[in-house]
Amino acid sequence: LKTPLKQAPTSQLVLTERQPDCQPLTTPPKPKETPPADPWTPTSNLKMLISAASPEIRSREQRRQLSDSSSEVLQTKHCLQEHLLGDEYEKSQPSRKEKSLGLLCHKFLARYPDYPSPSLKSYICLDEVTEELHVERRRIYDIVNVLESLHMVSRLARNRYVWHGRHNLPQTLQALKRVGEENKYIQQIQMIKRREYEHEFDPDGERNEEMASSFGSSEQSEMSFVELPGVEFRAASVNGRKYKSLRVMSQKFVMLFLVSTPQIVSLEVAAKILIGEDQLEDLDKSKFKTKIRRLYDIANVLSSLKLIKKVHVTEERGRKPAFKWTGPEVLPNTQDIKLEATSTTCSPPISESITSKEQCSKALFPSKGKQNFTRHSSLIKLVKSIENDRRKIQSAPTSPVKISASTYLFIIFLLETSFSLFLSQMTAEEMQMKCALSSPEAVPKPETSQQPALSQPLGVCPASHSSMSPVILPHPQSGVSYAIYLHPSQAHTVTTYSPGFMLQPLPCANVTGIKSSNSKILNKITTEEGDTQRGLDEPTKSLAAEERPETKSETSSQRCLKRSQALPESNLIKRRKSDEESLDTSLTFFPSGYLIPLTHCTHGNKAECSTKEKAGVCSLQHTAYSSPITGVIPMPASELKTVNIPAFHITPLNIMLSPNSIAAAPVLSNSCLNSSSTSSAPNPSSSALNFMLQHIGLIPAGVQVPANPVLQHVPVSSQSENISHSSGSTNVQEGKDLLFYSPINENNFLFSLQFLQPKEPQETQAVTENFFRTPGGPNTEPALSASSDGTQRTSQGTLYIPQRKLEVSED
DNA sequence: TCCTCCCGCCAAGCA
DNA sequence: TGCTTGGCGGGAGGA
Repeated sequence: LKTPLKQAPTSQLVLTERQPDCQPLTTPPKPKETPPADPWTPTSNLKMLISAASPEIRSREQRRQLSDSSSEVLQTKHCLQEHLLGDEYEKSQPSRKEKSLGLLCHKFLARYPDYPSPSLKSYICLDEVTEELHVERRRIYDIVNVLESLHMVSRLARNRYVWHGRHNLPQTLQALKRVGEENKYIQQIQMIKRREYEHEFDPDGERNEEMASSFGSSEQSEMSFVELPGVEFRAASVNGRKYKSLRVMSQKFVMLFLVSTPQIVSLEVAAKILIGEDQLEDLDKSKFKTKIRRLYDIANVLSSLKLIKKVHVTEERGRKPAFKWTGPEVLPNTQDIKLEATSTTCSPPISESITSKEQCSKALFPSKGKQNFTRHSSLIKLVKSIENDRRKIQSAPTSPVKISASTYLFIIFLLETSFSLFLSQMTAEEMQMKCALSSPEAVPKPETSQQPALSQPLGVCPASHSSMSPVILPHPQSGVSYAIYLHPSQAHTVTTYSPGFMLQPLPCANVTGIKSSNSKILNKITTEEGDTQRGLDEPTKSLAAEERPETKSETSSQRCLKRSQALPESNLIKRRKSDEESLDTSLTFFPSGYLIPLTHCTHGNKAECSTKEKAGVCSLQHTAYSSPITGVIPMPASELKTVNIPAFHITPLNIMLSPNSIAAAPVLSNSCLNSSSTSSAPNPSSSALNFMLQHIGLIPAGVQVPANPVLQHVPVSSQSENISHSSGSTNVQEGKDLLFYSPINENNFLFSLQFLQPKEPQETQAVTENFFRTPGGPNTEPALSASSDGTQRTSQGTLYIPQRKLEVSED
């Protein structure tokens, strides 16, 4: 017996079939007709049986519509099963993976162009498709339904659909996003997450009832299919099944991504929301399972469309399947789309700005993804460094101090974000140039108008930058100072300091957080927003901070502030404990910032350190891993475990400044300089510093700013006085250790100086939080506001890293 | 063991 | 009445 040759795995074929340029692929050539069957001998019979078992043969038979022969095939199949051993027969069948809906969808999509010519309508005949793809009709419906939900196809008549491709996608996504917002999906997600969390502690609680009531109380009404003007919806069974249709489910699923930040949706949450809407009373397991099944179906199709990508969200309760939005970013208003839609210069016609960017980007950078980093050698080093550090973290034993690993991830995130921003700037520049060269009208105007601060070519430092004034933040006790490079034109803006802002304990970490307004940035972080507010009663309170000028956390922090102001220093321990309690009951967030350099003067005051080492304080500086290239200090869980510094011990001094006006670097003071200058160890932060300064255009590309005490004797300007005042009332200058820097959005970066302020053994007192901000551009709004008692809050938003550790891993 | 999702039954609805 | 469409859940492959 000859085992039939197994079909080559179709997955690879299909994947290669689907070219990146998304050109329409021709229908695969019809397989050659087989020669007439051999005489009916036992051997030939067997051969025929084997070949008949292959789907290709079967489908061919179907195409020939020989009912008699197909019955023969069935018969022969049956005979085959008898003749062949069970295993061999199974092997002759395509594997489960080869029959997956995702693969089928790939095949399906490969038949049609992404952007079909409007003049040439492509029609889809289901019979043909089922025939050519050798699948059951049922499966095609699954695909078509999802495509219909995105208005990529529309039903024309029985058995007949029209292929629209991606022309309608931007409008559809926009509409879906709007509807999703209207339906308050964010709140629902938050609510579900909160209930999940509560359920952990109250497993016997009447979750379903609560859930049902909460959904019932929301103004959510049963939602129908979101249609687009001009795209007619002609579902076969319109009324009865419409609301359960895969189409509607698919749209809702997409909405969840579009309204979420980050755009990661777990299947569980999606299923609950979808169930919650239509079948409140039947929130049982089987319904849930069914929804999950359908979501997998939808997700497979959306994945084939490259709109989502499967990830895994790891949190305390385990690993959950989730999906991440990888489709085009949906702009908040339709204006941009209309603008883009009028552009006729790109081919295929671009009706979405993101697509136009992608197109131009593709043309500019044929390589994909991170390979773009090859454009900048320092990026390679940095990425390698990140990888190394990441490996260290991953190989470190799991520590109960979860925060440290998460903090590390956060740092890595910020680092990557920073470079993404850098790349995006470069890309924007080059894209414009390239587009201008190829098609002058295609220059994305909105980009330039939106990002004036970034319009300067990177690496080319305007002459005025040479006159930037470093401002020193002295730090006598630790022997560390920080230099802040201020652009003279904007230095005056750093005058908003008020000593009253100074004393700022950290009772609630969202006080110190920053939320990036850039959802793309947030995509990179592995958090689940929403379930972060353990201490808050209402899920809406976990929304962006700007929406709630007065929150519980704020009042609590204000109370703490007053309390701390009233307390003498000897009571700091007490206060810290209360802060700790406050954190325990609410959340532990991490200081946000881009950790550039540690000050390298830990050996500058050995006596102090030896005392502190007993308390496990100083060891952070000694043992923190430092990437030789970047100066990034990852903080592995194991390390922080020994250090034993809870996150709330780190209080940042946050200074929000425009990227074109400020940079920061550590400067060693005399005492520190002496020791550090004798040290042969290279300063790991210098490359990062220079990179950053070049990055934000403060220094020309070739110029290197030494991260050494050259700047330390620069007289403190009036602005810096204000800044150094920030330590006047209390203990800013006693702190040291960390300088954080993070891009907030295109126009703002955040610098935060973090001080670990040892007051007593085992004490790391963090007391200071201060913000300064310069106008970052036309779109920036006041990011900070001072309340009457001197506390400050980020009004722009808060990026909070929840204590609950969440990781997203891609398959 | 659990995740993933194929498979096909069968009912609703249409021509 | 036959066909199309699609909701649904069992159960098996795969990790």
